Amino acid sequence: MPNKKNYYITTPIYYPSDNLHIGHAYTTVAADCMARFKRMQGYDVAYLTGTDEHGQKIERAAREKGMEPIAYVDGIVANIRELWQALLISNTDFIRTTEKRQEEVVQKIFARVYEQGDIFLSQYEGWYCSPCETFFTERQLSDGKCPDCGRDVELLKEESYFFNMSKYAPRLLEHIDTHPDFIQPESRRNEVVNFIKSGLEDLCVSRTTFKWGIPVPFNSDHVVYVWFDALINYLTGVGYLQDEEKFKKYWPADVHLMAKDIIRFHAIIWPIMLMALDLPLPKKVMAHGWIMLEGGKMSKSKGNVIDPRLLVEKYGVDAVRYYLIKELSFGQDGTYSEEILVNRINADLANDLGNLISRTIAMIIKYFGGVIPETRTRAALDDEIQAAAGQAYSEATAKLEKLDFSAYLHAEARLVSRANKYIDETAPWLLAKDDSQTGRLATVMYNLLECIRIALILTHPTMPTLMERANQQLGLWDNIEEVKWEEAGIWGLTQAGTRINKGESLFPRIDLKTLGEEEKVEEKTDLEAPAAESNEVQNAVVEDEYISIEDFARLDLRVAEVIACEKMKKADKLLILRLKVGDEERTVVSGIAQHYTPEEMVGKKVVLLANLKPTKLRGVMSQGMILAASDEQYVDVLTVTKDIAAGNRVK
RNA sequence: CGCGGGAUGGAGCAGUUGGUAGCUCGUCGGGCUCAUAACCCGAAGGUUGUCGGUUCAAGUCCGGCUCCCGCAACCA
Repeated sequence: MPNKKNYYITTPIYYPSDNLHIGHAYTTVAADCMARFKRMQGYDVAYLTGTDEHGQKIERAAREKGMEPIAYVDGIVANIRELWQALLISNTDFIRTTEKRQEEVVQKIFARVYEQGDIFLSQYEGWYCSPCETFFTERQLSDGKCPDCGRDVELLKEESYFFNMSKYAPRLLEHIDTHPDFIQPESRRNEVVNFIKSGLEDLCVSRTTFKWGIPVPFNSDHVVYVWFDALINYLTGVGYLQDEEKFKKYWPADVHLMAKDIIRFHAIIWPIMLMALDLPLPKKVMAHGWIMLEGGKMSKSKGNVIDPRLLVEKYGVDAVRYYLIKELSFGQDGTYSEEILVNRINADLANDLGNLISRTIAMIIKYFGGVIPETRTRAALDDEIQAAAGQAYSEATAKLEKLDFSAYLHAEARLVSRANKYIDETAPWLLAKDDSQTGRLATVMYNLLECIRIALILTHPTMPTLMERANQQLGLWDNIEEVKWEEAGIWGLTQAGTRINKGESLFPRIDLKTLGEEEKVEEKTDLEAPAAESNEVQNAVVEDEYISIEDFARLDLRVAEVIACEKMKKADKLLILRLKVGDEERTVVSGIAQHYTPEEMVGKKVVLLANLKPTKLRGVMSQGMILAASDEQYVDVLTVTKDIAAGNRVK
């Protein structure tokens, strides 16, 4: 119908240089929660996610693996899509910037903005290191040399296209000022405003130093800067210049959701690009915090490998999504640890919600054989629980509208808690002993069922499979698909005569004590899974993963004695070591300053990789590398304990 | 002076436009037995990092300081 409301939400398109982690999962799950919420409210929702596949990093990573960039990226994109499937992400489109539709739109936009004079050709002046094929600003240089390789750099002028950002700065500031909700949360908004006020420079929007990108339409020496390319996906994804009807329907976007580190691109560059195109700005740009990894409190081997897919396998998609949505408070950072995750599941889902459903079902079966009779007797207390349900609904709705995900689930949790208390207050087990109280008992059961029905609707955007699983026992709905959000705001929708069946626990408690054992399983699968996969695909790859003894012999490892050591000035992590290796002396820079003082290094016999290509670090030439073991907490330099003279080979 | 975030009962966090400091977990005591060693009630525990300012009134606004943490530079 023409007046059906539309809603358009996006995540950033992710950079497929590596597989995604729990932070990406958070953004995508949060956006998904929103999309599902809006669908339940009857909106026609477009939910766009995807991948940002161009750029020098990708090109290099692919070359290193001897692959074409597109082939390299294809593999990672497939993983990403699988991850979103595992997390039940309900995106309506998945855009890759390497797709034809994107290239077309980007080129048309680039040409148009160029023609109207907002993009212009100018000189980019910078220090260029030709072996590294990279430009550096004056500040990036270390002692006037290339910060990557330490070689000389030359001052080059290169022609580049620039986007005239400063021209639109006043308009953008005014827009931010007159639309207080445009950038959320407020702290980010202030940050962005300050940044704009400090002055915007023209943005260099083309590159000539690499090829992996969208060619500038009228000058094939240049490719379009990745961010300029990437941001446009939000337009391409809803048919800009290609499907005007669709575009009119969804644009402007209701929300661009992202992590806080890329707020500037979305709140400054992107709106200015849209202004240049004379398009309306997105209604809201919302930056959430980061999920930090907690240091190894419970288990040492935690941390690095939080593949969200393994968590889903272990705890179930509903629980993982619930954790993510509940954990980060509005715009703030949160912490991840498996312990927190398990506690969350146990406390909120097993003890409170799961147990509420379980005990209610048990009572209805025990007292009424599974069907609540029609005779009812109300009591004053019932008004209270009904009010609590109404409040949970309105509060959850309000919080969700504001993208305050954690608070939304908190509102839902309060209803569950209130319902548990209601059981205590009404003591159904006492009512059951008194035949004259049957009507009262029936009412209590009915009210509990209503609370559960409402709670399940409220959690549905977060936990997409729960409603269905619970409904197999509760029989509240004929068709899950048709359940509307608004039904959570109405008391008394549960049909009389509904039959309740006993079933499996919806959220079994997780025993923390057995967690240790299970984690071993997790590590194993983590290590073995990729190997097994490639084994099936092609055997040759597996052989390549071994090196021969000859390969190893290429490493010239030597015993070296530290004869002097000092801290690198203006560097937190670097020590400059003077090493004696046989008759020779050399200087090695090592990033161990936070673990060793210069004094304690002197006299140590360490293991040196002697034939590593020398490189410059903070301006000091480092001739080799010393070996050290490390984990998240410690760094332990390998030393030789017997009296073996410096210069001897290590093998 | 690189950019940014934080400092609130034992732990992790909320605190909207300044007006009696809340939540989750944990601890202690009690209750209940329908339930997933769960659930319900009560209690203990905070001079809101520090100093100063604005105000009748500041966790909340302003300034200085201390300490922590991300990112980047510098982990060959």
